[in-house]
Amino acid sequence: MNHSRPRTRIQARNQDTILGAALEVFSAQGFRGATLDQIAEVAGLSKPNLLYYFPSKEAIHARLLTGLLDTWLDPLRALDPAGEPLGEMLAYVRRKLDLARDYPRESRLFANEILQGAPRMRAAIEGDLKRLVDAKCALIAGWMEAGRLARSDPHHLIFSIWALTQHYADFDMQVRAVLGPARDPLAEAGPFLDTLFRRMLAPQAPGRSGS
Amino acid sequence: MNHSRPRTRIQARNQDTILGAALEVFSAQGFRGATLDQIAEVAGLSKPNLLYYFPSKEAIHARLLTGLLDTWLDPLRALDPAGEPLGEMLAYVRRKLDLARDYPRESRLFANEILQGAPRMRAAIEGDLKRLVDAKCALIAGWMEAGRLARSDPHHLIFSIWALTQHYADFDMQVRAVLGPARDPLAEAGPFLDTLFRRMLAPQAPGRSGS
DNA sequence: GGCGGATTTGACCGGACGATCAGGACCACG
DNA sequence: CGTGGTCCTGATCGTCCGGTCAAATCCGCC
Repeated sequence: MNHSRPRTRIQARNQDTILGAALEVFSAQGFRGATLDQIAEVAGLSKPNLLYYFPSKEAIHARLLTGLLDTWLDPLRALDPAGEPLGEMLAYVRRKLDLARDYPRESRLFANEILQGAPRMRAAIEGDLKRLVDAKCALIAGWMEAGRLARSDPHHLIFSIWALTQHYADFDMQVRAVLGPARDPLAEAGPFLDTLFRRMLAPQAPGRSGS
Repeated sequence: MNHSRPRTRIQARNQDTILGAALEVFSAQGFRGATLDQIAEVAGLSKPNLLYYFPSKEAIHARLLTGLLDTWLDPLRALDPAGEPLGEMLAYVRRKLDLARDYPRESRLFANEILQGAPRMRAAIEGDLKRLVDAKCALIAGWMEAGRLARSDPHHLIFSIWALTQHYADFDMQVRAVLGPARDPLAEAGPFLDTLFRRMLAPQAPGRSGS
């Protein structure tokens, strides 16, 4: 009965299958819009079988969310105080954009949750997330103080990185519709964001400019 | 029976009331998550009365969406070919941010719709929106060609403006949680975005730099 | 004040959905 | 080959929800 520690091989396989299907459906339809029947359909299992492995729809959703935040914050954690400031920031943008490209469903699941006011993540956001962001903002502020990055508000700087990278996952449909079928949004976003944050963050003195 | 052209005073009042309540509920819960009972509750009307003024839940939602796109695109339309390029772009950012501040529910309604793949707006996005964006991108490209704006991809530039401004409405909960209760996200966003786009867009040659 | 359409509502319908349960199939192990 | 636990499912329950309807109420107008 212990669902958090799969014991048998079948349990491990089916729980993974269910979580995968649930991610697919929840990210596309939102919590309320998703139904157990759809998830069961995608998973190739019967609805009662889903509820054999998870106690409720809510529980499946909760499991997805808790697994999510860590993955989502890893790139920020990797910001290295010992590194070269501009390079570190651009690498962070790069990693965040890679996440948006490789895990768009996770991004949309997260976006759905925040949009609804984060009823099931509030604690994590006000706790772990805020602490980590505050710490990294202090680091960034230090870099700016030392003249190694152009000055701006570190918190809003981080928001801007989140907004710009996640936009390509969350608003994928709009981006593709506007760009047309011939262009690859995620491929173009890399150089664009590199340029943007280079201009935003490069210290004032030197005369470098990326084309 | 003609609901699109309210004739009596009562019709006008109640339709407005319903649309206001529906905006409140749809933007907070998404289409599937919202119920007619909730909307009726907020509107202070009975559920059957809602359906006296609108033929279905779908119809209420559709009406909100069609009214939305125009408002949402007005700031972009106002981009003036005869104006000073950098000033025009910064004014556009400002207007878009004002929209996010004054109409966060509309922004979230829109975000919800796009997140789900825009099942009810696809046509408008691939039509009107794409055309307008393409036209304005040509204008911006011209400015860049003339050396009056720093070079970058105009489409992605517009995406970045959308992403950065709407982020403050759509992810409001997260932004506030991270900044803490003492700070005003929308007030700080103005100067921040002004700085960001100034650095991003200011032409290379001249020696002006905003503080 | 009373007539006719506009407005409002309580009661209800049918389908969808999350969840339960009893029982059957499967499988590891002796 | 039997036994006990794991795994799976058809049938079903109770609730919610969008939508309908007949009847009551309201309101402008003569």
